[in-house]
Amino acid sequence: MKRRNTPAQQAILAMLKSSPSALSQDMIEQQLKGEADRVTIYRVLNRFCEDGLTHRIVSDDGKSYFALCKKCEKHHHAHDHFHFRCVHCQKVECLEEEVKASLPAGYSALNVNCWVSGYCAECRV
Amino acid sequence: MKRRNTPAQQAILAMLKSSPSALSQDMIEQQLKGEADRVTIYRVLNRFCEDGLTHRIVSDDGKSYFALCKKCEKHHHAHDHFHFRCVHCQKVECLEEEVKASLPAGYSALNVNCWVSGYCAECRV
DNA sequence: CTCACTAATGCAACAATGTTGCAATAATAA
DNA sequence: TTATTATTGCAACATTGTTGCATTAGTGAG
Repeated sequence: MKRRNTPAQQAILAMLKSSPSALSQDMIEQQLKGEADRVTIYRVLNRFCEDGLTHRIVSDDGKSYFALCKKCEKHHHAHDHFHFRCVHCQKVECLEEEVKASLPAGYSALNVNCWVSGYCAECRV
Repeated sequence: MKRRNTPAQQAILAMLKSSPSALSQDMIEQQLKGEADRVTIYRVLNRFCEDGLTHRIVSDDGKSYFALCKKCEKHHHAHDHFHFRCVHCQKVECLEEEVKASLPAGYSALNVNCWVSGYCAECRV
């Protein structure tokens, strides 16, 4: 199945590229201001994940965030780093530090999803 | 506000105490088989969290899981350990290992939510 | 450039998780 | 036994996300 280059995809990709933080569907919808349907945004984001362009991180606020991670573009989809969510400004960032968890014997890991939430430097009290 | 001791709360607390893994609302509802309403289960679980009896962990399957953690009963609510979810049998476990993430300067952490999903020893292929 | 093919879109409807308002019920203390 | 009010059950709602289907519009071939 060949991909086509549509305005919605271009816009969303551009947003992800220029954003310093990971974005959720509702953030993208807000910024697009009716340029694309809610469902289209979800479908575009899922397609980006399928194609390995972005990775999805599920936050403890119940939403999925999407990011083009630098590391993921080099290696094959290595998003085993920590993520930070500011409870005040809602910013979501990929942290540098790698997650290193040791599992009990016989267990195998498919996916890692690690979050720290709190106040970022700008929002701290 | 004084708490009252109701059958629903007793049943849910007993389930959590006897369960080796963390439980979600739907798991509890299934096991209770109509003994308590869906909403009641949510309210009981939230109350347990407010009272520091349980801690809530939000999984990357989009659901909240609740556990009475041994460590949490001693210290004040230390649930900064890794959690494991088996993608096959759905079991959710608290792992021993503590999460150690270093944040950028000026950041402060309120909450940590770390998941590894994959196959547990029983379900591994 | 035109056309055919079909990926991508928009809309409506749905599913799952979770919360809130409100009247009825039932723990608890007096 | 009774009064107080925490707790419950039901209905309704909110949010996040997906699916079906008809329509639109990229894209490559001629």
